[in-house]
Amino acid sequence: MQLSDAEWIVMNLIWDSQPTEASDVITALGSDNEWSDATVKTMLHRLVKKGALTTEPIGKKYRYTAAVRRSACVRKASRSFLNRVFGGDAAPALLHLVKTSKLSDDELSQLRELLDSKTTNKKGSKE
Amino acid sequence: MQLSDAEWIVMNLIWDSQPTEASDVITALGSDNEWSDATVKTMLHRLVKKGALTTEPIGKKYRYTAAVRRSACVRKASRSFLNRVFGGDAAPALLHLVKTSKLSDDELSQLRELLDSKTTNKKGSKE
DNA sequence: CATAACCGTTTACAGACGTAAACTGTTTAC
DNA sequence: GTAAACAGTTTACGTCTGTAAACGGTTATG
Repeated sequence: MQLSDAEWIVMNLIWDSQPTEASDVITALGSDNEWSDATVKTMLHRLVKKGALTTEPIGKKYRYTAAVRRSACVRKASRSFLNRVFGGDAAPALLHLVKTSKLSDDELSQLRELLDSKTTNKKGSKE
Repeated sequence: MQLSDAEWIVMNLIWDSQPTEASDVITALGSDNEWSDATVKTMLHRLVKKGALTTEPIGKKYRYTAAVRRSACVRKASRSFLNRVFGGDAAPALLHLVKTSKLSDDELSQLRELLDSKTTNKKGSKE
């Protein structure tokens, strides 16, 4: 599932509060975004058509639910980003991101832990 | 400077071996990519038009040189990626990338160092 | 010199995107 | 019940993308 910029905005919103009705999405995006109702409707429609959302009829209206998992889209987008910008090489990307990001101490230690957990498993194992 | 997928491919190549002539780019991309000559020419032309490349006439031919720094494009693309996928929040992005990437011990320790350098400087600095 | 090969420029074209109006059927409010 | 409000569907349209052919000038070659 390849999402465009605008589609990510919509999907992020829906992932955060599923299931949603169009009106909710419209108000949420309208204030954030200055999109007209029509624009939001188009987005929703396209997302349904492309299989990123499903609709469930609730009486006359519909309820929108994500049909793709966010994690899958994130994975896909990340891979695409890495390939595009860093030739698929994660390490330089990470170095770059870490360098250019503000990170709280808490986040830093979380990251450190994660790194440790990735490293330590090399000591005892022999592949 | 906003580069498309295909444009990144071309630009990466040029950044790696500047200045370059069209023929070099064509052969390099042709074998990698199955792009026809015409396609590569179009890309080059568009990149010149959009200001990402400059051409310098060498006799009858041209030599292409990047007019934008790779680092700037990387920064821009990274920001865009972060916004799109992680709502601009770097930490989750980093956690995700670290989790899903294979990293050598060497890379891991590089990262760890970087994290350390970011943490320690919080104590004295007032930003 | 005529022709082929090469290189840069123009033109082409379908599909994706951002943006949104118009249309249609339904619900609600007067 | 008639008009206004709402929800979903169709249609629109300019730009960007990927992909490439066609065109025109230059150089090399027979």
